[in-house]
Amino acid sequence: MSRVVLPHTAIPKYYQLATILQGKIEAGEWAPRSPIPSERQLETIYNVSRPTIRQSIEYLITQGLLYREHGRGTFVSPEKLQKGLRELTSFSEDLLARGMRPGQVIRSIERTVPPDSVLQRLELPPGSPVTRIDRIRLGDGAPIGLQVSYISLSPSQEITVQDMERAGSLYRILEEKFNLIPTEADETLEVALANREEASLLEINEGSPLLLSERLTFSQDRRPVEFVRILYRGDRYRYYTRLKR
Amino acid sequence: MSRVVLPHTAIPKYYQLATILQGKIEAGEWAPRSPIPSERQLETIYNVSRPTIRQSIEYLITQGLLYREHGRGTFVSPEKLQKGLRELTSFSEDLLARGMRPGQVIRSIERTVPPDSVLQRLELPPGSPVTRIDRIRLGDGAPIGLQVSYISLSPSQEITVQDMERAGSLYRILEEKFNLIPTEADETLEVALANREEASLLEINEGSPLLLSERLTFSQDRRPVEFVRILYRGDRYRYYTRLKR
DNA sequence: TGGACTAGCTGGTAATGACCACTTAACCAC
DNA sequence: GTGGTTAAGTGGTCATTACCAGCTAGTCCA
Repeated sequence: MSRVVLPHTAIPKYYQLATILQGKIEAGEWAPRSPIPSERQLETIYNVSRPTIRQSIEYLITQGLLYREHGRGTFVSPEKLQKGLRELTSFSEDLLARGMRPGQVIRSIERTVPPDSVLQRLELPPGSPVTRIDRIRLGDGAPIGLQVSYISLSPSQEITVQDMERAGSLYRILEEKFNLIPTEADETLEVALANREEASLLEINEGSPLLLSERLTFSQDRRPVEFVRILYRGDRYRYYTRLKR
Repeated sequence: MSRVVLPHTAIPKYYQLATILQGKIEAGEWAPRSPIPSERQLETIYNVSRPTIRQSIEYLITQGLLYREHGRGTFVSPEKLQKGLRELTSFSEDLLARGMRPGQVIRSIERTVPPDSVLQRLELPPGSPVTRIDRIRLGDGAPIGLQVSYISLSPSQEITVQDMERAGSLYRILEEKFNLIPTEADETLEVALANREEASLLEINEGSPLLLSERLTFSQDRRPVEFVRILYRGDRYRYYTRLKR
């Protein structure tokens, strides 16, 4: 006989504990900047070993919920810092987090050979076709950005408008359909001025200032999967990030 | 007798091991995307226990040098991703990392009461004086940004032009003189247009596009210590960041 | 009164042992 | 050949035990 499968049914203890602690923090049971019980206390309270406790705490520290001071204790982060690092998110998640209603107009989905500069970034040989998605992004119904994505897929891997409408997010399609999980990305930001076409699509004047974002996204095996260029309306978009060291 | 002091003389094993591994990676001994020895192998090679091995590897993963795949192994990151997360750095460090020669013109250092919006961000009561430093930032000798810092210091804590010239970096002064270690920051970026004064100082035309960065920096105990506003010349500055999830 | 010491907290590092979950490739039966 | 099984490798989780290092408050002595 082989082993019973039951994958994922057993949630790791450290994760369960982290969830409990997170609950107490978010419920306000432990005030910001106040210490949580010491690791030895948590050991007896929850009847788990100290390494497990520490693993939970380290997880919550990376999430930005806690911080440690050697010799003093472990403390709850002030609320402003509890949002965690700037995370790799899709446009939809990003906008939702800002309290805006995301939307999009898909202008085209096609197989095409992109400029060489894009192929180099995607580490593909010259002449390779990729999937190109051209969209207008909406915030609360009004244009907020122009987005062009180049996705490194084989000819047999196809994305349809139906996929996009069903999943709602490109990243969900990549994960569920192709097992490509975006885990890391390089992003640059600079200012640009709207040309006539961009101005028209964004419903602003020609020459208006824009925020230009270029992002190269890597999957779980650290291969580039997507290069995306977004032109944001300067008057409707601010970029937010959290830095740590 | 009390204990012999010798603090810091013993570098942790996991850190020593991490340094060794990092050396091998940077020397090209292990190629990008190729697996490093398994944790059990490293255990015998270096004669340290597996938890310590894992701690070393986890450290190098946060640094962006390695990544793991469950059931397959631990791999060297492709070179492009080895630079690690966007880190909380001073302007000087930032520019050096870009291969430019940083410089500055200190326009003023003074004790003053800043606008209420700044005091709120610094979590100080209305009317509180703070230290304000107004600088022109130079890249390779030419203006690249206008920077105004508001630093939350008590009246007895003074920063002088001499301090600035000696230490070279505000963050070094905060660390060495006041034991305030910047560990985390919130930053927003948006576009702006140069007014007459800004244009003159940056040696550009009025109305030229600028990148506006506003940053609130927190010290090791998660209290706000500095609010800084930087106006970058749009034609000379790109913002770079690394995202993970 | 004031400063040094110290005890008892805190988190930080480390070794040992065990078992689970995932991946791969070799194997074997069909 | 094809397809399922299996074994051996990988990282992932967890308990136990021990000691080190930084911080703080109380104590004790000058």
